[in-house]
Amino acid sequence: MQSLIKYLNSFMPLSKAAKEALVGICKELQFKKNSDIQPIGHTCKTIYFLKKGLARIYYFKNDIDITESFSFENHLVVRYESLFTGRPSKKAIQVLEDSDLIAIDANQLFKLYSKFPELESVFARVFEAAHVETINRIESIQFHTAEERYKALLKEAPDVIKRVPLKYIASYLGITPVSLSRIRGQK
Amino acid sequence: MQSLIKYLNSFMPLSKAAKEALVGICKELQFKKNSDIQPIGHTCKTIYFLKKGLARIYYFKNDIDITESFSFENHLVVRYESLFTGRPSKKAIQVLEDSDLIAIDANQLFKLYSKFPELESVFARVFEAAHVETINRIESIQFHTAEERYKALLKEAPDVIKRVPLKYIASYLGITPVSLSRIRGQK
DNA sequence: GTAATTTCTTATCATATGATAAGTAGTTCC
DNA sequence: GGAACTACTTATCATATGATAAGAAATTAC
Repeated sequence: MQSLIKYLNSFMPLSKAAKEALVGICKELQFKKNSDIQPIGHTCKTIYFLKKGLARIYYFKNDIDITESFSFENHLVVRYESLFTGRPSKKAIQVLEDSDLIAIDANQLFKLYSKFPELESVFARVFEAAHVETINRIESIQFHTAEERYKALLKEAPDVIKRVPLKYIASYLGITPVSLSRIRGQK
Repeated sequence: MQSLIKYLNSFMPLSKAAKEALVGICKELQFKKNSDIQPIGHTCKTIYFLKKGLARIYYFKNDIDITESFSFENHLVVRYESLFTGRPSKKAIQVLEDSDLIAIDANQLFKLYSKFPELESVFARVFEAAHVETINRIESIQFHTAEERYKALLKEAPDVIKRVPLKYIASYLGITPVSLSRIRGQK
């Protein structure tokens, strides 16, 4: 649990009472490599924190598996578009390695907000940071070639290449696995 | 001011006291067509609400003018990536028609949060909705052709085509003006 | 109202990526 | 440890978009 608290503290220091209330609504979970921790069609009511391991959010577009995002240790995994709208998600969360997660029940969290406004504040900060990342991703997708995006990913998260099958990286970059192979091949 | 209140109320009803506090930190402004209301390099400390008119957020990439987004009447115009990080924005806000805006001073707003948690809540909802839009935009950019994106835009916001120069629409769609012309031309 | 400027279109050629297919390498399963 | 499966690479061909250029249309300025 300490890793989650540390993560939140980096956004905003929390009172002991708030931390304890939060811990009270968290559960620790383990998942085996390649298993879905939330299926497609399920409404997102859980905020996951990845203690150990590696996860991705994915969906199917015309029967093609598309990776929307990767999440690494000590980061959240959330399908925001479902959590914020209350609608079923078209996306699933899958772990790509044996992983340890902390699950925060979102409804219980939102109920704590009135008693602990600092919890609302800290999660607002966390979500804002995710929003900024999403905005930056648009620029990257729209105005860089696939090759530039691949190289940027290598730089930002060199781990990805070692730990994630290339086919998932390809769809994350918005290209086919064949095209990614070609980019890697030339050099 | 009524239009802003109405907008916020659609996310969450607000107490009279909160509304009054909010109105106290707002200013009404007019801008002439094509003028920048916030320049590139300025840190975003203002949340704008577009009462009348039309605006875009844009920046330069290798000397090319890129439109990041359009905003229409009764919606916010915010450079979130600057507001949330406190860093200077590489983007500017420009009105594309004579426009009336309401400017909310962000620092004053954030200070009101402790006295009026409902203001923090309602703006959290507003920002979440913007976040969801951004997530959906990624899917649109990454997995639809320029032609599909253009048609989707026509459907979503038929006004755009009438009110916005095509060159701005082209960069918003992630293509050159020449390419947009071609798409419009074929049919 | 004409000239100057800006915006949009059309054409040509170059190039990056997609689709398909076939082969190689690596992994998993019994 | 061999068979079956999955992941990755390489090759060929088709296509959408970019770059450049030139002209038409629309807008703005005087």
